[in-house]
Amino acid sequence: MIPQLESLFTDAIAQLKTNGVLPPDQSVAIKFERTRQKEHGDFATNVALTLAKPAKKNPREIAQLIIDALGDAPEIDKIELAGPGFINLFLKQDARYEVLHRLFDEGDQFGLTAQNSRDKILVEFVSANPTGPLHVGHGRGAAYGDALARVLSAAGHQVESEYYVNDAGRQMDILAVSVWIRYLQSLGEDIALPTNAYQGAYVEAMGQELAQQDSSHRVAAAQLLSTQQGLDEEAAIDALIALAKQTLGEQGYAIFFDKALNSILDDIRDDLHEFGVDYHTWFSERSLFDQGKIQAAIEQLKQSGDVYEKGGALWFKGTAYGDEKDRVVVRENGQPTYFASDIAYHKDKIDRGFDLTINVWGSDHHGYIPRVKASLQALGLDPEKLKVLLVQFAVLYRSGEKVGMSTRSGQFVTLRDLRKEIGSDAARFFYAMRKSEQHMDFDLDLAKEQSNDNPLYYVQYAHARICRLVTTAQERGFSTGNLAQADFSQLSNEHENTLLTLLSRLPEVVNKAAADYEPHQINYYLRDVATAFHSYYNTSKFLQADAPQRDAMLALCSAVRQVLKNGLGILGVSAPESM
RNA sequence: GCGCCCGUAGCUCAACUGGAUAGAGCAACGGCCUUCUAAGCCGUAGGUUACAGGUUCGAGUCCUGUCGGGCGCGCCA
Repeated sequence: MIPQLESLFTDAIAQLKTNGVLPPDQSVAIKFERTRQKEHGDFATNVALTLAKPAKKNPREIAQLIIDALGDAPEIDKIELAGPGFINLFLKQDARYEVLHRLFDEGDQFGLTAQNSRDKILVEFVSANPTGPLHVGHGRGAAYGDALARVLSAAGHQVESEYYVNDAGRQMDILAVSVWIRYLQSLGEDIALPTNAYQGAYVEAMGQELAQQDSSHRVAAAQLLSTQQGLDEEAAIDALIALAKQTLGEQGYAIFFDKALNSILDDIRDDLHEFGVDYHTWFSERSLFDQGKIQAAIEQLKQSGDVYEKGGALWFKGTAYGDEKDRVVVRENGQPTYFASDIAYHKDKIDRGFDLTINVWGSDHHGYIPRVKASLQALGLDPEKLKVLLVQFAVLYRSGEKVGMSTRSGQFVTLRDLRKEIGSDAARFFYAMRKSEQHMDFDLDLAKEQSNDNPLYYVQYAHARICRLVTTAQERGFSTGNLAQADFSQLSNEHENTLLTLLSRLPEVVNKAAADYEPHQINYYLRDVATAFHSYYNTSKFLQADAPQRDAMLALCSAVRQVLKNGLGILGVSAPESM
């Protein structure tokens, strides 16, 4: 509908330019909006208001000139000039039924087949370190990232999703050593787990399991303690790591490291799968080392003169590309930094041919954006191909008190626990309902208590109600097989028109949600549809003797059901047939 | 100290990127089930959009400042 209106108005304005009424060199963006109130018609445009200044004319006068210049449009019933210069358009009643034809025609595809640029887009999200189970903070990133990927796909892009596995680096070594200590403990060694090691019960479980399988990696506690003397906490744990690597040997160490990595990664993969999140690719950081991609990237930066040596370390000249300071890429001890991996990783993403790579990051990483973009630029890649979307932290409250979320301390609520309590659907809907950059208070008690008041159930209930309605109709012997052929002109009351308008908006809502990277717009839209339906339901008697009337109403209901189903699908939430 | 994000009803959040009278859900109050799902509907009450200026036909939205909250400023990841 909107494209037709746009060309109609473009023609009219072109005509006014030719006639010298409007300045010919003035470019105008004609924007149509859905009206908030029905007295303002179905669509409105403020184009006359924006033209007022350059044309040096009264906006109402311009609006009238445009209206007079408009050609015929079969769908438009009337056009009104309103307020300071808005042009309001009222649809003919017949035009409202078009959406029903489309819905019956397109079914599950309605709203999901926008013809956009078909950009290849990679959405990377969660990417939590595999050092422990996902907690509720990761849940927000998961729900947002996955819904975003689905929305972009619904809007017509080619989308892939990816989890970046940080399987290299010190945190993983600390984890491996934590497992080793637990292993030694369960073999009877008298040694305490350092407070800065991973404390979670899952670490203990892994240590015990390995102890039962093979006790040959036992080392006397006294030997461990002797390496710790006089060192501060962080240095002590590094000494432990060195000791473990030395005494266990490469293969022995790998037993603990791989046990930790694989079981945690399996757990995360499982967890996300049950949450409705399945990735196209799990990208290993170690693979960048193994394939020499990190060295290659650093080499390229050397060639281009964007790195230099200082204090024995290798520095990237980020300041030349807008970063606030230069950053170390290779440490004095020869180890590449995490940033070095990230340079290679982001280069690799773009090399894989994506037009756009989206990173969903926790807001605490915002300071990291300039250096990654700077590195892309230094490598001769377009930094615009990287879009970082920040998700604010969800601050957890239980019994009115903040709940910590540190993985090392083991004090956190897991995503799995949350799902158990309120269900995946409710958790996803709740998370995705918030704009990502909005701070979010997550009250666990409330989430449990209110699980029945969760807006999700309101939407799902509308869907289930319609399913039941159709079933009941069949039980009473009414045919429901040919609703697409119903006489839609039976639908004309206020409730019905409201619903028809809402249904026709789905494709626009999907497009806009995708363009804004804001899946929450779908949540609010669905709630509006459900509200309109519940209201309609309460004032209507559907299963009546008058066949044309009955069929038309059932057709509308079934169209509503389709829209709810398609919309919930974009959010990764189920549309149950009964509740 | 510098940088990024945020501040909207008692609480949790929307508001079509500058549009017309700022809207929902919880919580509160009053109604609606002999009927196709009451996990629902209808109504009442609740606001100086943190504060002060500015930009213009028009500001919750843009610019400046102040106050308040979150996060960041490692040869950690």
